[in-house]
Amino acid sequence: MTKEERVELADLLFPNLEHDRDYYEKLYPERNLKEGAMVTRYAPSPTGNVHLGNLLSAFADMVYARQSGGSFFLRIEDTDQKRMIEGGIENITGVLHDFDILPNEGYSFGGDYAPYIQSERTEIYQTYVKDLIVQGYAYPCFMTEEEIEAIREEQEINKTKIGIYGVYAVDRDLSLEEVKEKLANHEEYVIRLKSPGDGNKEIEVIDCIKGKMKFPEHNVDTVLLKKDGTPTYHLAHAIDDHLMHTTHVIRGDEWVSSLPLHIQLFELLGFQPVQYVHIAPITIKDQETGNIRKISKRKDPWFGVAYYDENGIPIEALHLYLATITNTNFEEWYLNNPDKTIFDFTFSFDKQAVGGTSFDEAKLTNLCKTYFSRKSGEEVYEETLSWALKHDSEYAELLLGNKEAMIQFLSIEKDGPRPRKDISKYSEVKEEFSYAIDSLFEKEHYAKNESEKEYDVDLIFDYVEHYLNLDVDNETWFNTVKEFALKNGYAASPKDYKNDPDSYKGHVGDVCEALRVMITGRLKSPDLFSIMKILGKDKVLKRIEFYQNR
RNA sequence: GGCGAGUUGGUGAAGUGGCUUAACACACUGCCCUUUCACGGCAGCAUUCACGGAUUCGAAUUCCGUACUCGUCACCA
Repeated sequence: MTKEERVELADLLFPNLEHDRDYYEKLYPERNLKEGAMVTRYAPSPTGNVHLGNLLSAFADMVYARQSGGSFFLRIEDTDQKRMIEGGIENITGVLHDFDILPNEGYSFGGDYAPYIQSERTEIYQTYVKDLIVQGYAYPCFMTEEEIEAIREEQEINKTKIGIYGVYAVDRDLSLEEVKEKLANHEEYVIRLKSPGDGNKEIEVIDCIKGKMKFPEHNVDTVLLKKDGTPTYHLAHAIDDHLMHTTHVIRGDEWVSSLPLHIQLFELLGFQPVQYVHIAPITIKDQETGNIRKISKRKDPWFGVAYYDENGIPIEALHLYLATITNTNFEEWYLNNPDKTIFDFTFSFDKQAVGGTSFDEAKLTNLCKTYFSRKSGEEVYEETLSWALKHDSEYAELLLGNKEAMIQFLSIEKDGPRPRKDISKYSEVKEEFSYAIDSLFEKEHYAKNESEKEYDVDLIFDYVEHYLNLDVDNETWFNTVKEFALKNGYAASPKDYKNDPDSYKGHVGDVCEALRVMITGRLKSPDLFSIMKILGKDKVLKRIEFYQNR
């Protein structure tokens, strides 16, 4: 086809386009950002639930843009209307809010490069495709699905490269007359790239994480515009990221194999290339096979984003975990800088794992425990309350009704430099502090009693009634317990007992154990004296009665 | 099958030719502290970096081959 014929063809195919390329180039001018500022984007398609992998890449988008003084925007890739799910878009923005991974620009966030949703950009894509046709880099292809299928089967048998290229691209060199004829017959068509690539030549690609990679040049006539006139991912990516002036395309590494295509598209469209950052997927080692396998929603509940909310995993702790898998040196840095936040850390692409990153649940749990240990009792109370309000209204009410005492319980042994680490999730507070709220405690009625032993109720009752003084300090109190223990035939210290077990019934620890079980219903608890202080003598006595009548 | 990538302990991993008798963290085990638990302290936990070969005075680190794992090869993203 001559240039004139291509122009005619382009007009025939796209007669109603309002603008030309230049219009859009001017509409979306270069961003005015300082040197080194990164523009990143999270570009999900509303075809399913958001998972941890999505969150990880959005997190990376956010931190890189933020630390470099750039911009992080949200773009909705809804070009496949068939696969759209209801509420998919709201789900995406909702998750971003819930997890505090907020773009500063984009769909529902506003910005100068709108619309940030691909279904409203069809004209833009078509404008650029029209230009590609004029230049001889794209053409209408009338092949049917059956024809394409047949070619693929043949290619599979012959073990040649699969796809529409070279001799298989039968509509590549149709004459203008032939195209007109097919159009007149109302044959359906797609627009394909007329790839100028040579499969025998190599191109070198640099990825910010993976480094240099070599590929054969792209030479497949990939579909650019689908039958319905909407773009494929590849075309939309090139045009949008060019027009929106993305500097770094951060995405999952399932995309690396289409890199040669994307680079070719940028070239053909005359766009400045972008930097690619392919992040390794989150993987899981299967317990049974030992193989790395795909993450499955059923086997790996933590992969779904709802898991974190339902279990009450603090967002900040999750961020910490995402940061540790984003940069391998983050963990150590944070250990040495416990008072800093993720935004004080300088993330870099070369500290990002090249291979897959396994999800380490124990590590997340540990991060959570540290998180809770650093929060004051009051903070833990407030956060647990807002979690409970959403997930356990019954407990929320109890928390509301026992605010003061609850905060006191949650504050036990929090003061020192080495605070307790006993909670890892909001959902654990109820169980872990079941002794803190009377009605909860009474309801369970020692159901959770971990001890098989029978304790001497009379002994403990005697102690509480006649010796317990809650107005002293911890040390003084403990000395009186020792005295009491000794008076009743128990060693004042475990060491004394160890040295001479025959002269004693037990040691002071056994007395405490009995007291602890009667008061808290469990063998382990935070500092006993603090608990009793908060409860007050009356309640302590009541619990002993409870124990007796249990 | 083609193309691309990965392979270091129970786990996440550091490591870019000598400072590595392989960091750090989590987990686990033991001891200490101790009224329980948690915290904290100390100690233990890969003679070895998938396997084979090559380069080198020297290799987890470079090169080649093999195996395995992952990704991709749609009018899905």
